[in-house]
Amino acid sequence: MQRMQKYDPKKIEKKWQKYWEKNKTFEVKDDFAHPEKKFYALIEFPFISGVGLHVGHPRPFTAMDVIARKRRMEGYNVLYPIGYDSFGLPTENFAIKTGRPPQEIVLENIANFKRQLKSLGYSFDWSREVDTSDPKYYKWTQWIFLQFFKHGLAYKKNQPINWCPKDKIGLANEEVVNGCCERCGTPTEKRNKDQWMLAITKYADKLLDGLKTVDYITPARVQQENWIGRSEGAVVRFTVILSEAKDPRHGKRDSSAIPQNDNLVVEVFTTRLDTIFSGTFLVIAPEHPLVKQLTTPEQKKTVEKYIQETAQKTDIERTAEEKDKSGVFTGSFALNPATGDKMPVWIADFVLAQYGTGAVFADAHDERDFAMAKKYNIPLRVSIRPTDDEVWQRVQKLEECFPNEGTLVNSDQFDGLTSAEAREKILPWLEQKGMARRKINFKLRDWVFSRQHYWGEPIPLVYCKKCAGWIPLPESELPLKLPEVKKYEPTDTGESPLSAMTDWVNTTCPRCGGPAKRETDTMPNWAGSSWYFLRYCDPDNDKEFASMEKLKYWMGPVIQSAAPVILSEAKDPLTLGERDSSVATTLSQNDSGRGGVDWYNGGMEHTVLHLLYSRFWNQFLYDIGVVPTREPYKKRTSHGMILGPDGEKMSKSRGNVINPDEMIEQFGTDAFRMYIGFMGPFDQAVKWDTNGLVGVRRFLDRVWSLQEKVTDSPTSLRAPLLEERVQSTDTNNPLSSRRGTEGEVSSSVHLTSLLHRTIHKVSADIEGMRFNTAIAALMELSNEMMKEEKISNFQYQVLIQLLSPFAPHIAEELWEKFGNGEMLAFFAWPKFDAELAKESAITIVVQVNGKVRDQLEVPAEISEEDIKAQALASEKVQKWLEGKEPKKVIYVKGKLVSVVI
RNA sequence: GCUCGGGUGGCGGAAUUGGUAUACGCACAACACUUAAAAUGUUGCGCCGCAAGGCAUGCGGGUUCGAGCCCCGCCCCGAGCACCA
Repeated sequence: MQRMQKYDPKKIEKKWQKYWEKNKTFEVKDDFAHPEKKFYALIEFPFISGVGLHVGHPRPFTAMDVIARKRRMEGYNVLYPIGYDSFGLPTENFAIKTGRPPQEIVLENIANFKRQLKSLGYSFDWSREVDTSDPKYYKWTQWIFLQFFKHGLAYKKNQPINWCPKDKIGLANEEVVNGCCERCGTPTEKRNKDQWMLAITKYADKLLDGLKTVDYITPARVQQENWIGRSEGAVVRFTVILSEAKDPRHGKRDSSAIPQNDNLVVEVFTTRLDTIFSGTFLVIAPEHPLVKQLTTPEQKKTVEKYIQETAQKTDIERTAEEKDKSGVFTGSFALNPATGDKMPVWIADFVLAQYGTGAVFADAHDERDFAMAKKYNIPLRVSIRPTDDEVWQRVQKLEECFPNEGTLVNSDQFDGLTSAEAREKILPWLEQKGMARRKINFKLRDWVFSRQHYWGEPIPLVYCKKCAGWIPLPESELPLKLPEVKKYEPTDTGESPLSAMTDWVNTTCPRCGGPAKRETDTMPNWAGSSWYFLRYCDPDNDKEFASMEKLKYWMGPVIQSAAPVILSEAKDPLTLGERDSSVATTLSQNDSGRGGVDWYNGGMEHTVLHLLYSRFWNQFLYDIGVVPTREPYKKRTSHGMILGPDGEKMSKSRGNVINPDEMIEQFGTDAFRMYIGFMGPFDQAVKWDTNGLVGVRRFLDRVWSLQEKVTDSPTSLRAPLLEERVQSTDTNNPLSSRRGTEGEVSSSVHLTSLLHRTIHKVSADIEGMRFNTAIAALMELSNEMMKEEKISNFQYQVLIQLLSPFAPHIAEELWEKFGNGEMLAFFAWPKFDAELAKESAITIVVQVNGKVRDQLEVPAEISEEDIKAQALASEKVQKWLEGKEPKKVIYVKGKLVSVVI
């Protein structure tokens, strides 16, 4: 045998990357092939900046690449696309700094990203790249916006918005983190501005309900639920007594006397209607619209001062002083519709203007209200009794606040009811009097959709004075391209730099032909990323954003779950019993709107914003009939962060940034990819450790050197045709089950068994994203092979096949070396054979009183009686028995015998 | 404060979900090869103990023949939400 060449990753990796590029290996060949076995794998496309890929990107990209590659070998028609999110602040800031057009910068940055991505050997379909700042792409982003506008879901509103004084940009609530700008960390202020809004709140229920139909990892689902924040309760009306002197009912306790059509009413949202009888005062937000009307002349000065003070505070300051419940009395009173008592109306900034009705009724059963009442000596009344008598003693004396549910007291006819019962009875009672109505409230607020920046999609609307409103551009005029400007800076007045472009701004109204002005705000960064997964299905279409046929195919409802367990174990009578291909067909017919991207992996940081926004867009597009599925993604998983070697988040300022280019240069792409998978559990944060990379590189060297142990001639394996792989239950797969064993030489039964157990483990672990244990299993297999004198061609090739999703270059090279004409990337994934995986001899552990005392090597088929007898006969066990009779002997099949004395 | 995760050797981490705790890798040590080093290979490697054996999965209890895993009560770390009525 000629001397083996050394493993040289640089040479072979470049070779295969060139080959894949030249042959367009991973481009989808047929958009409609065997729909029951298609797979759409999606990663979050990178947000473009000048720094290029950091080491965090390869984690999700490699993970999905491994899954995509395995699925291809299993015969799936796989779509694994890539694109670039290129509108946004990093590029704009760079343009401002250098004075160069962002369009140019984007092209350079994309070229760099692309070079890096290619060097990582990803099996992307490079023919489907999308770029959100390309007019061919944003034409359709604008088109979708027009549909929102035409359906009344995009509207302009003057309202206080979150303003970042550094970025000079209006922010959606979702983009404000702890009162600071999400991007730059500057505390945000409130500013009043006309803003385009998208009515995402109209979809609150649908967005919540949709979560029940998708397979998201729990934290992602829970975060979405919390963000939408649905709560059931009631809106209660509190009639205001403008002047105490004029009110004849003063001091009376007769709720029936409350007039029905009093025109000054404070509405309050509550989830605790059971506490209504303890309501002794009202508190409204400083921004409440009725503040002026409610403030009496005597209180005017104090109230104005308080409001001014709170307006000056930033959101962090307002929430920082958590415990101190400052407030001010308006001078007015309102009537409690349940008790008829008069309640002073206060203003306090712990009440949020944006939530509920911006007003609360305050009582002894809420910590904040309780604290405020104590501070200002406002009378309190207890109406909920806890079960614990000791607590009740203290609560009655008003020494302690009891905010939980209990039994009603001091509540007239409702005394004795539980909180839950009381809510159901009190609501109709108040409803009848016209003082309350059922209400479901959401935390979710409408989405501020305009930005005062240059580098974003222009909003395709003009304002026409004559038509008295905003007029959409005809769809035929899209895309409305960004004009070239000289300066990219946002202005202090909060206007976009586009507003200085008078040529561009002044236009004619598409409706009346008269003079009109263009909207100069642009769309937020989230716009382009809210629908890119749809464009991948049909990226070059210039008639529509994607054809329905292609969307139906790629986003289709077919559930090809990696774990068919879910379907087969379902109690659903429809699926019980028979699980054949007709199930999929049945689903697609009966369950319209079902489906989505098969598997979407992305960062936890996007589970609220991006995921919610894109679900909203997709649901809207479904409702207007242009996409086939209600939800955009069937399955969502998330990766943990990669931390610097010091265990801290990687950042330039800390100097702990790892550059993937350098790692690849030093260890090779395959080793880098393997280390990314091996470094730790996929969903958890892990520290970077270059030593670990050394370990996987050693493993690859060993796999390479194992070829010397292969002595028999290659079993010329014919690649199964695509059709053969699609029918995966084949008898035709040359590598499946026993057929492969013909090629075996001297190897032990043990190795064959291990080989099959490894096939099983690696297959299951890849689907479960347990890449670390999959790789550990491959290492174990190769360690066993190292111990053998010789291994068979067949065994070696199975190892290479299992390795190939992780380390595709070395695998393809070895595959070629061993005389296989076909691409390994499309060769059949090895088949697991349960029979061959069985070991002939097994180790049974013998425990005495729960402690391991002996181990027995026995034939796998040993009977229960035999093994029990053998265990009791064991010398070591006898020693522990000390002549006594065992009380009980337990046998766990194939595992252990437990002797109890 | 609330909601999710998590706590296992010197380190990253395994453990088929109640059945041999510490797989795999790193680091370390000894040996082989080498003039030497690197690389590679072999062996060892939780703690105490000469051994028999004992003790170990954040802490304290419990259930069980048997608990890293289940139950009760705490402590610590990470992520998200946070005056949401």
